[in-house]
Amino acid sequence: MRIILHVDLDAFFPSVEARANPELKGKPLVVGADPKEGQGRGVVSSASYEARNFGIKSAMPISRAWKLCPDCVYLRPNFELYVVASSNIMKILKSHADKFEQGGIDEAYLDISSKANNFAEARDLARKIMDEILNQEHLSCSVGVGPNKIVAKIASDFRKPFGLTVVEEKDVKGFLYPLKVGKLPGVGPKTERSLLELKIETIGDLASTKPETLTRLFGVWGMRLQKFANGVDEREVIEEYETKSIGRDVTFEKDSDDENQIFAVLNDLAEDVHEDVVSNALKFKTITIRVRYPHFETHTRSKSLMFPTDDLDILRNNAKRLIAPFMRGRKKVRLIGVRVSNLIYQFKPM
DNA sequence: TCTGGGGTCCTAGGACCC
DNA sequence: TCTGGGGTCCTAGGACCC
Repeated sequence: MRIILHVDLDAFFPSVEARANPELKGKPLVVGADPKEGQGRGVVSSASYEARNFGIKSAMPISRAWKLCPDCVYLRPNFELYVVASSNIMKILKSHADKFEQGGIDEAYLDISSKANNFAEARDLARKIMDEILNQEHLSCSVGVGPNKIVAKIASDFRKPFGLTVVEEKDVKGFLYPLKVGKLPGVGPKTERSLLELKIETIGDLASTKPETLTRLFGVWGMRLQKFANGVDEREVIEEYETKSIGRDVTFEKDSDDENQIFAVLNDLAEDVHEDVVSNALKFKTITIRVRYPHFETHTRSKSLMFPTDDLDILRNNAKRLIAPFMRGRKKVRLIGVRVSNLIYQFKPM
């Protein structure tokens, strides 16, 4: 039998900010784009629990956050700071796991099947890990324990902050079925809307929906979701990971139809991407550009080369060629981006 | 309300090869 | 003169996650 932990750091960005600057402790903190007195473009990355009391949430437009709480403390993200904190914590987590998988800057899965003989022992280990992170890093996390990744993940979100939720195999359905279907990872806003139209409101409803209905609507993804809804998830905790693509996007502060500006920004993006490619000893075969117009209509164009390369000029020239047709309409542009994929590792990644 | 920036995965049509 | 089946790659778009 497997025992999986999902560890999720609580309000990670604001918590790290408050740790670095004690004056901020206890204040409503919003990390994200510059609100610019309510005119700012961009979204909330993460809000402290004090700020959440005003209704502010991750991914909310920063302009809306400003309306909800003009007196909150607004901070630009400081990723260097978060990466250091994150890697210290990941080191702690790794030391307690048979297998360890980082699932983002602020979360990780641990397979602890050989470290705990049963869920009671798993609970003790989870508590120990929470205390260790609190004592050594002065940051709080929430932990979910379950027989697989999906149950552990949903459990870690069940009680926050500094919550510990253990769901044994026999309790999985009783735990999942009453939850709102949107709590299931993989059910985003669009899928949730489609499901609600079918009167599928809880995870239990999804579990008892006719498979044909789900296949018709969502294809193979529908079947995967239904397995998740039943608490079935065979995915392993995966130790090592290969990057599949590297890219950069920029949203203009003001929508632009200035060709010189757009090409200059495209060049900068290509250079940044190239730097990442080279420093990771990679080569790429496919180049993709992205254009977003003011009403969020988004297009991509890509080109695969005959051979992998790491040449900056090839990247720049192809990006320029791919984006050129979008410049002709004289329409304003909100965002442009460059991405490379089909990556070749010249050395095995560590 | 008006939507960042870093990614992953899936779909579907078409080209091409055997 | 009408045209299979399987596999893989390319391209564009879309949903989702943190």
